[in-house]
Amino acid sequence: MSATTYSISELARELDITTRAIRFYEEQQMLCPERRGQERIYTAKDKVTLKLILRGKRIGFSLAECKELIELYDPVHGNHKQLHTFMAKIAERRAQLQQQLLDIEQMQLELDTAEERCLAALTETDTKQSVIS
Amino acid sequence: MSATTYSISELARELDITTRAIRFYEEQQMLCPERRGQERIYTAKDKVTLKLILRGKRIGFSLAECKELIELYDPVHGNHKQLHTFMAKIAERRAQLQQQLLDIEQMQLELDTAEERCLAALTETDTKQSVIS
DNA sequence: CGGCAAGTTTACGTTAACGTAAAGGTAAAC
DNA sequence: GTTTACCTTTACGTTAACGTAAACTTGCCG
Repeated sequence: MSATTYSISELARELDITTRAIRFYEEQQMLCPERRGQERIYTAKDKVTLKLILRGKRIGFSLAECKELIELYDPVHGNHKQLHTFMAKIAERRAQLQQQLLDIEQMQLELDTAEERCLAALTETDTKQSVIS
Repeated sequence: MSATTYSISELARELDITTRAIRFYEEQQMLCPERRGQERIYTAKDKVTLKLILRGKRIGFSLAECKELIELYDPVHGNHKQLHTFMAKIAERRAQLQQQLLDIEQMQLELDTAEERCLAALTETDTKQSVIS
């Protein structure tokens, strides 16, 4: 089981982030890759961690929150209380997403009518021009 | 039709933002309230504008984007091209929201199983204790 | 041996969206 | 008349999440 490893730039390419970002996450204690001399060697587990970070970010979590999330997956630190507080955070995000959906729907309704008025104004202009020409 | 007006702090209270934020939006040319001497006097239209800003922010737009959005509602600046480009932005947000929903669902699945494992570990402990006591 | 590609550390720069403090004007209330 | 409550402007401070640049090492290719 010769564990597959990655260099920092391999990971960066694959996950479509910069090496700077990866090093930054390490600075924030979210990663702790092995070293071969100076060089960082990443394992599949590190990759999973990075994916967790990226997904957390997509959802709208801060890096600090992503870090909490990662610790949940760490058997050493993952305790029951943390689990519940984090599920509360997720519920909060879901509610926020729900509100965002409503906001977007509302906005689309308004933009639809705005578009209609624009089109109406345009066709009116077109008609005038066709009358003139 | 004695138009109802608002002071800055009235608006702030009502919309649950700070007066600093309102003045900031004005600095960014998103508002231009009338004045009575030094004092800012806000109209219902200003309030609508502020609500647009807040909704835009909830959706995840930057203030710059919110400003574009507001200009769409301004008959002077609202042109057809802007309308379409902005509807594209909204579509983009919808796609992003969709991805966020997927991410959250995925995360909940994982947290659910994590919770199960936690609970299992806990009840196992409880059983041991009950055996001891 | 020269040079390039990829890695490293250190450290200052950047952007958005306000927060916060200083310093002061105005008007009603006590 | 002075305290209280709002209002004003000006301006520097803050936070997150990296970007960017400098200066250096290491390994391999030709």
